[in-house]
Amino acid sequence: MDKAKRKRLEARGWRVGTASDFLGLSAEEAALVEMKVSLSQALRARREARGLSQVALAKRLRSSQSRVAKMEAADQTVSIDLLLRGLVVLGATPRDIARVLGRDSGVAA
Amino acid sequence: MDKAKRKRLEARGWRVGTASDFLGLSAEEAALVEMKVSLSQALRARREARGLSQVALAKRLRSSQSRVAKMEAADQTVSIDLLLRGLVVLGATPRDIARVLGRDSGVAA
DNA sequence: TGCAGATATGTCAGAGGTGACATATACTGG
DNA sequence: CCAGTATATGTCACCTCTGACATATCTGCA
Repeated sequence: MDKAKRKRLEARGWRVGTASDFLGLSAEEAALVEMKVSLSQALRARREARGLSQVALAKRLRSSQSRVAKMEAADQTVSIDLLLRGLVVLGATPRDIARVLGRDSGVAA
Repeated sequence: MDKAKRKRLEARGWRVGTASDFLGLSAEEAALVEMKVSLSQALRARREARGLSQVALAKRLRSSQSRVAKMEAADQTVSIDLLLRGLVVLGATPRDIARVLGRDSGVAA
């Protein structure tokens, strides 16, 4: 990782470091991050499947393009609540969301 | 509903009224409320299954008994994020949570 | 009855998430 | 090349959620 990127990440509250530092993530934090990543991936997939731009989705959510981008990036400043609202606006039912959470996000724990 | 209760509810942001007013709940709002109720029920079930008091759970969550009570009541002031944190602290995995969301909460939509 | 433990409800100051804006980067057709 | 469209990133004022406290209700027990 280059120094500029590392600095940006740290400025946003991420702890950046070696693999053992990452293991410092408690099991609880890891589970929450895993869910957040799964939901953000599902959001992007649903939006693209409908041929909507981030601007179009933002409009339906009464939000902004930049927030949608952060949602899909599972940004630190985005809550799981907001991701769920996004999915629901795209037509996802609670069962659809359950399916998303039941699947593996592909991100190593 | 007596007037005092109605006033308290309205002060907290609930729209109180006739059945047709309730039908004004959009499908999106309904889906989110359904998930919230499912999660709050699962939280209480898990806590009780472990023989923990609300005070004991609050301690693990670094929160307070009153907030835990509101979580289990699916109070308006409680986010889904917080419910998920509670479940995870009680040992629920993302898959456990998926199972909870996949089930019917028993609350009419 | 009175006490102790558990849960419910109301309130509020402070922490953290949100929408909006500015700006940057990337891709595409002309 | 460049204009147009889509997405990414940084920042900030505003508003919601949160923890904590006070208090109320309920149950079981001595």
